[in-house]
Amino acid sequence: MGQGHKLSKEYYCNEDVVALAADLLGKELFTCIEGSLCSGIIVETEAYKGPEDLGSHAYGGRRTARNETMYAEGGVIYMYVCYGIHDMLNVVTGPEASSHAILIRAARPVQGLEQMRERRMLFNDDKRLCKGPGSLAKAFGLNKAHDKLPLSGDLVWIEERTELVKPGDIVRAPRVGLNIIEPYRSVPWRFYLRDCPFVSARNRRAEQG
DNA sequence: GCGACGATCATCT
DNA sequence: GATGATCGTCGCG
Repeated sequence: MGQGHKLSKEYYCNEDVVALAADLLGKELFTCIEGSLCSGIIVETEAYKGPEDLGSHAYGGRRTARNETMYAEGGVIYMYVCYGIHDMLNVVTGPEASSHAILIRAARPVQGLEQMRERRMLFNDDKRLCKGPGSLAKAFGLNKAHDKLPLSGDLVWIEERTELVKPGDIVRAPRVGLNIIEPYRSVPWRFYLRDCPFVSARNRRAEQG
């Protein structure tokens, strides 16, 4: 299994979802689904900041059957279906009812490459296995049925790593694919590792160091 | 490498 | 009935 240890409950309960989104870079995501262990280093995330964020499903305190999990205490995953086709993996953060979440957009595969290739039906380009949120969830075997699973369990979790990500390695940029008005269209709440070939490049807009 | 486009359906109005 | 936190494919050059 992993050599590190799982991130703690307290880690996920941090109220600063934007800082957490940056901090998740370099951590190792694991799933053990249908008996096969897969893992990868998180290289791209986006923060969705509670009721104030026009880009969030929880904007304005909106609470429906779909997004109910966003209101849970930090440390569970929020899964939903996008465009009727793709499942998205989010990490719920903050205290109960704060409705913060972090979309995990890309990872560098580490363990379970064969299983990932099989799930993605992609056998000749490992850089693309977990590139983009829909691809990542599929490679890790996650779908809407896994909504609300705790990150303290044995099906999906995230581990600390000893290697540090230096602040200079992190790029801040506007989030991808949001058809919303300013200022939340351009607020730089997407984070990814500079020059990393596993990061999704689609819809890239103006970037900051 | 990049832009355009269509697929496809849970969810909400 | 309209929408969308996307992706793979195609054409281009």
